[in-house]
Amino acid sequence: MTENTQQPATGPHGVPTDLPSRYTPAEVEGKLYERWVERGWFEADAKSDKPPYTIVIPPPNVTGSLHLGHAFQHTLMDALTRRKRMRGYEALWLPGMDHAGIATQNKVEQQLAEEGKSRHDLGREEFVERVWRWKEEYGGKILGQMRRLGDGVDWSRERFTMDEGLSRAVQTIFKRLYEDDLIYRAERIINWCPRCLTAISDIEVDHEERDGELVSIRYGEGENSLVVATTRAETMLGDTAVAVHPEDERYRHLIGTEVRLPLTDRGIPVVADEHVDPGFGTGAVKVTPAHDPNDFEIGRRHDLPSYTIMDERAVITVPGPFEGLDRLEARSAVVGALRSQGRIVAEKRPYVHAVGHCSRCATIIEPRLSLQWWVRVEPLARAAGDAVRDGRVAIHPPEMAGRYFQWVDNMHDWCISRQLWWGHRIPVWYGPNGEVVCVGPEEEPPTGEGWTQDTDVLDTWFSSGLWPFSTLGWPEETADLAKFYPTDVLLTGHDIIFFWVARMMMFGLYAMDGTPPFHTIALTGLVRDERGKKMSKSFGNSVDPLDWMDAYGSDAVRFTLARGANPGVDVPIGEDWVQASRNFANKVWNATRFALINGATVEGPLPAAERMSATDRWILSRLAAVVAETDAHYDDYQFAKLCDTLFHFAWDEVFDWYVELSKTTFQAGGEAAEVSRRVLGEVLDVLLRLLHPIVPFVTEELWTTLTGRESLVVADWPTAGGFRDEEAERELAEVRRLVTEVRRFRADQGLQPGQRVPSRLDLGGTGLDAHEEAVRSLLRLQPAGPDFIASATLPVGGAEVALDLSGAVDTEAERKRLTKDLAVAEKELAQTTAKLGNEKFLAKAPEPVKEKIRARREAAEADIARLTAQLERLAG
RNA sequence: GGGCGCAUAGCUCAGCGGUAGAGCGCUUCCCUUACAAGGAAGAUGUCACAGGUUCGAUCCCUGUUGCGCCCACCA
Repeated sequence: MTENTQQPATGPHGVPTDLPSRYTPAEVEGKLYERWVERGWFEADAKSDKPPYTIVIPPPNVTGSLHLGHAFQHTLMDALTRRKRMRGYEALWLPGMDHAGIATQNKVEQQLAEEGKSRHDLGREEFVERVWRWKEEYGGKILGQMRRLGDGVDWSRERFTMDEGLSRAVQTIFKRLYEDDLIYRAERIINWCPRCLTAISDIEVDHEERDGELVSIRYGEGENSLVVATTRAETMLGDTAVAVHPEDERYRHLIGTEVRLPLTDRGIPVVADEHVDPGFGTGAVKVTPAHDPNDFEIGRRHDLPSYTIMDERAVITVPGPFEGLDRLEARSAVVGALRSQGRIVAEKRPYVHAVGHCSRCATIIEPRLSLQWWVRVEPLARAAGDAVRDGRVAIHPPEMAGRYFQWVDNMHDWCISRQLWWGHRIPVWYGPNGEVVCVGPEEEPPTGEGWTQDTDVLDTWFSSGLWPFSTLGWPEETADLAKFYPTDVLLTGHDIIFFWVARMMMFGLYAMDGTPPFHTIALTGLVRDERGKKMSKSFGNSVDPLDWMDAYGSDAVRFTLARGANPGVDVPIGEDWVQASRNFANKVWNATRFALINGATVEGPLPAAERMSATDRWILSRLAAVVAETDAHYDDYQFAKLCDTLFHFAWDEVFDWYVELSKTTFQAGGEAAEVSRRVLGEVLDVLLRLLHPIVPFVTEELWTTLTGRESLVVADWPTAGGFRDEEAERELAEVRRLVTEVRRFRADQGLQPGQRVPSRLDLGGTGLDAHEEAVRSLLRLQPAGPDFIASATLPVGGAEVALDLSGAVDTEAERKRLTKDLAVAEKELAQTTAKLGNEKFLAKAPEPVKEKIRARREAAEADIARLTAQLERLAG
């Protein structure tokens, strides 16, 4: 409470209206959120008759806490579901978290490392136990952050990807895919991380341009020699061939012969393969089938043997001088040895080429021959692509669809097995005689001597891909699944289109008989700092949303994020932005406070149009337009625009003009005041409803006070198409113009804004007589006394304002202003006249455009006449 | 090597065929009885460059330059 609090103590409903003059988020947010949850308003009812509206949350990783990017997406999803709930939908926003296999395991391993231990010291079971404890701790933090943000999620349906139910879903679909021959086990070259000690999929590899060294090595002797180039010289220890193009004249004589592999005593064949580009390098390629995906394919085509030359940690295992060396040490050692034998014919360094790194730990990937489980992607990805192509699923913004197609149309088979402990264990058992049995969730695994379960776990994205239906109870035919699948909108960052979105599409279409998991994919940008830089912990510019929520309130953070949300575009955000939003919340607070003090009400029907002033009709007309605009922006996922619309309507029109104009009315009292009280109540009622999905806390607090009703969460969304009155809109535009022009004159004359000035106000011919009191009040114009002497007279439209400035007219300032305005008007006249004199323009321009130009010319002519007259008066 | 996007006020971004917009910042004045987290007034842009289409281009087309981003098994 502050001392400038106003009476009366109670408003129209006996509700206290002595709101403090500042909005203090901390005093209302926690209390309101708890109430919303207690009342169960976020809990969806699968048995409801209402149409469903479903969004599943992109489950955050349990590895940490929510960052601004999460807060951003959560705000948008919350706004969508809150609005739909208000519109009468059975709205479900389903929360949960992802176990994030490799990421979480790495975190816990780091923790162990600080204790000087490794996971192997604990053993698998104890280690997994430890990860669960980690999940409890960090998961709890995330849930707390979501509550602070005001996320209206259905906590009764909270899910975790390692829940029993979700694990059953994983097993079920694994078995189904296996039986459909869409999951298979095969030995292939995979991306191996020598630090994480697991295979990873193609998208988990980041390619970075790095400086390397390209060395050219002579294989074989004399006439029978050729030169190959490589950046990974150590792999030559595993070479089993040299390949050349079959048409390449230079090497035709060598095809089918053997060359001696340096540093070893092996002879390797020269094979002909179409894959080799004769124009690149020397046109001859060394072939290492066990350590390079291309070479593996060549090896397959030519039935070449594969020699694995490194262990899991990328240490050379080939007996000899290089044994025991790390791959990078081996690289220079091999090059050194070759050089001393005179076999290096050329070296190029630095040689810039793309090197794959583990996206989790940045270690350089080592391609490695390995037996893994795979998803046969082609049929699934084709279906996923078709669903978007034929319009069953829309991508917002549409430009992003290109990226989606680029991926689903070119996807390679997906390596899904991981040599980790944290995750869904592969439901396959191996028998003593090489039997392989895939075990479904309701089945008993085979028992008996020699049977063992596969020790690997599944890629974490395997279970996330099931999220839209596994969370609703699939494979059981639950009421939730029937009611809430398919979901409506999938809202997420464009950075996980491949990781997650495409996988959900593939699995959703497959598991749910061709029904895509959502009809709209709304892609957001990434949150960046105020200078457009990526936020990252290592860069020191990342922000904990809690800090800003503490300082400015959740609504301020939410409004800032939503206001920056242009579809698919990155969102820069700085603390200044949040302050501005905080100021907006405070402004809304104080406007409502003003309304309460003046007895604004929402009771009873709106007064008939005849009883309302033009000012009342104007604001209601604008309100109706804003409702329609807001709906349109929501339907198009244009959050930035809808925030902007509401911000400017509220501040520029309602607060700066309607409220200011109504002060005179309230002061005068009587029926007009009675009518305006109802209108002001209506405007705020609707405005608060419109703002609620974005800024739920402050609007809830104000609306319940204003209306005496229970909650905005379950209130109705305003319906568009109400009151429109263009005549009133024009009239008020005139009033605003009049006031603004006189204010400008006052400011030019150096008058203080509050200074009262004796004046004569002649509104004759403007039709604005009804606004005289309001205009006088806004302009601080005192009625002219008997000794009134006009020291300045200015015409505005059809009105004339004469002011007594006690003789102290600054004619120089006035002359400057008028001259400048005159120049502008003359330029305008010249432009429009030129246009209207252009025959081609007259012939081709559409009528509304011509009409506009004519109007502009008329306005310019009028301005010139007026300004010229004023200047003359000034001179004379 | 492919694909995509962006260049608009000091900063971050909207606009996208008919007089250049917002927020923040900036200047001047004001604690006017909702709000100084506020009010009033104001300044600021060859809309990257060069061509083209058009009666008219910041907006469409082509090219140039400069930045991003995504994808990629060319040794």
